Amino acid sequence: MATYTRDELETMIQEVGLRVTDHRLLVLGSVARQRKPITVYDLIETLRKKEDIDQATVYRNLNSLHEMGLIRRLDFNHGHAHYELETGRPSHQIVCGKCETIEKIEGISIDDSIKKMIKKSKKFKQISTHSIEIYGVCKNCA
Amino acid sequence: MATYTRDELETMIQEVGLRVTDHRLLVLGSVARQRKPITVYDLIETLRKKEDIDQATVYRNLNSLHEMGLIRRLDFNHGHAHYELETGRPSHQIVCGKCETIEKIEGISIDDSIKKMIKKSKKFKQISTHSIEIYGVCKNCA
DNA sequence: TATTTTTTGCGAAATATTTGCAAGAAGAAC
DNA sequence: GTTCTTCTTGCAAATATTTCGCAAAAAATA
Repeated sequence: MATYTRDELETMIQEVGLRVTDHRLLVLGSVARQRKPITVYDLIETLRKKEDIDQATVYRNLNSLHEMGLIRRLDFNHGHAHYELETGRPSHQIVCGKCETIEKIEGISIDDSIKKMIKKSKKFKQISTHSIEIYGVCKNCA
Repeated sequence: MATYTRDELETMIQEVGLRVTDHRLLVLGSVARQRKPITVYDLIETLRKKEDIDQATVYRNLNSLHEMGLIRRLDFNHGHAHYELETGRPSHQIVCGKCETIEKIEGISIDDSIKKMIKKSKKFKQISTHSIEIYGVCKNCA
């Protein structure tokens, strides 16, 4: 989605109280750079082209970054997680139920409906941000 | 969600062109009976109290029933799938990002926004139904 | 620089799901 | 009902994804 300088990434990591390490910078920077949510598998592939980094390290960094709210985790029913930068803005995508096509849809807000849902909820008072996955069948598979 | 007679379940299965077997009836009936999406693990537990059924059989039936559109698969970022009956009506739930609490929210439509999103999409012409997972932190975890 | 805490690599383990294969059951045709 | 074909099942083993234990290395702090 966006490219950040090393300094900017460092600041992001410091602000949430995590230690700044080369590997953590790499993981965050790489997730931030994608236009679409990236799978852990692809992320590891991508990172390994440049750096020697263990898969456990990638998983651990994804978890810590997610826990501290810097990245967002999405599933899409594919049996493996996808990650994207947490922008604070909701994220909407349409997902093909047959192949693994994902399309990000921007510019349409459902914030009002979300507010209504939270009002209806008994277990949630508020949510920070939300993401929506709409499942369908893409043109190719149809 | 709802209880169906054996005959009704049989008809549902026949209409999508799958063979009617005791195990398939059990799986579909059990998924249909839940008020909330059920995990495969819980489903197997539940079924095994009454019947001798192999986990592979449960997985294969869930897959075939899902493929034929009788049940819906949901992930919630928990690392394992949940299933619910495919009603043709959209399904909305709020999910806690810390624990595994799920709350179904009924009665709020976002169909208009979904339509707008599909209009914006390049890869999808239409979708049959959709499900939305909103992530937040529940009162307990907050 | 010394100290404390976090992170990393490595291999192994845990979890979730799928698969190959032979035997058994369902549906269709006779 | 019998026969034939195709689908389904059980079982065990394989895959895929993610996590964990532990010792060594690096980051933040004093």
